[in-house]
Amino acid sequence: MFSKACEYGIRASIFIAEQSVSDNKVGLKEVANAIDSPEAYTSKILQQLTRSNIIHSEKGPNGGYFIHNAELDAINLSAIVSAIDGDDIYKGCGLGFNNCDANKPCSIHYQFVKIRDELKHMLETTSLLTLSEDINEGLAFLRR
Amino acid sequence: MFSKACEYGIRASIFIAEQSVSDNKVGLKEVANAIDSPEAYTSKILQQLTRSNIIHSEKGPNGGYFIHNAELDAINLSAIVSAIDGDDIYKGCGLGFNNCDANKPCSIHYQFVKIRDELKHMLETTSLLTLSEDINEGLAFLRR
DNA sequence: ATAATAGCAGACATTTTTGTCCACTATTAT
DNA sequence: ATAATAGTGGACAAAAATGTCTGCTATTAT
Repeated sequence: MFSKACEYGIRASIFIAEQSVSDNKVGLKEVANAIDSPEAYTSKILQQLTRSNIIHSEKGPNGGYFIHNAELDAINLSAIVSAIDGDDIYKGCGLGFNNCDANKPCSIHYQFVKIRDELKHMLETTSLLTLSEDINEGLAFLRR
Repeated sequence: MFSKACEYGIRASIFIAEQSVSDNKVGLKEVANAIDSPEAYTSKILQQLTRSNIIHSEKGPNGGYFIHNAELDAINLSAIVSAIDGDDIYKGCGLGFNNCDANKPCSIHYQFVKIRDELKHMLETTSLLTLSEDINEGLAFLRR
């Protein structure tokens, strides 16, 4: 469904969100350990999220990644997914055509669009705030 | 969503289904041309579908690929997808964990399972017969 | 029997995704 | 100022997905 990079990106964002609630900045090592991901690769993904202004970073000692508390409930999964995987998952054709639409639909167009729209809606209505609360309350987990 | 191989596999199956309705066997070249896919790669995918007993093949002159007419409405998309992509799309975790379930859910487990189940249901209830009818009636297309 | 057709199997090549390494810059504490 | 910390950027490496080629086997028509 999502690329590996995107999966790491979502996990990392949730962890950083959860830490940001208590105003903690977290370092790369800490993130990679918390979400069980390869450190150097995770670094690349955090850079993408930083450039997309979803998370923020500070260099130097006591530096690290964080999210502005005020933005926590405005950041939803769709922002993270499109920052990393682009919007193929919202716009793409189920059979891989790049010019499939209602005017000239592929064989599974309507069936597919329905699912895709539901996925889109889910991603757009699930915020980092909610997800980080689940983590805090022990209702969900970011590593195994 | 699906791999490229799977997209080709679905398109090819629909084309072969549509031709099988009029008892036509179709050769590799014909399939690749009909669905606008690389010939040699398509060959590999048709072999997978043949081994999975979804489509059938006959060698020699007048040979080619075909589907038994009686099976047409029993073959649904889910069989094709799992033959090529496996069942990750039905069972896999949205965040890539391989032991995520209701007992120890990842952060997006419930949201994700809902979408995944709808996708599964869609794939299980969409048959090659229906899809090939759409093609025959000019309601849908297999290439651009 | 032989030639032509058509799918099969395995090796190979290319591209994309995933993952690593290292030198560099910015920041902070001393 | 300097040393230690922490993110950045670019080059590189490994693995997986996509795509190609070539020779083989099975079938049919003549």
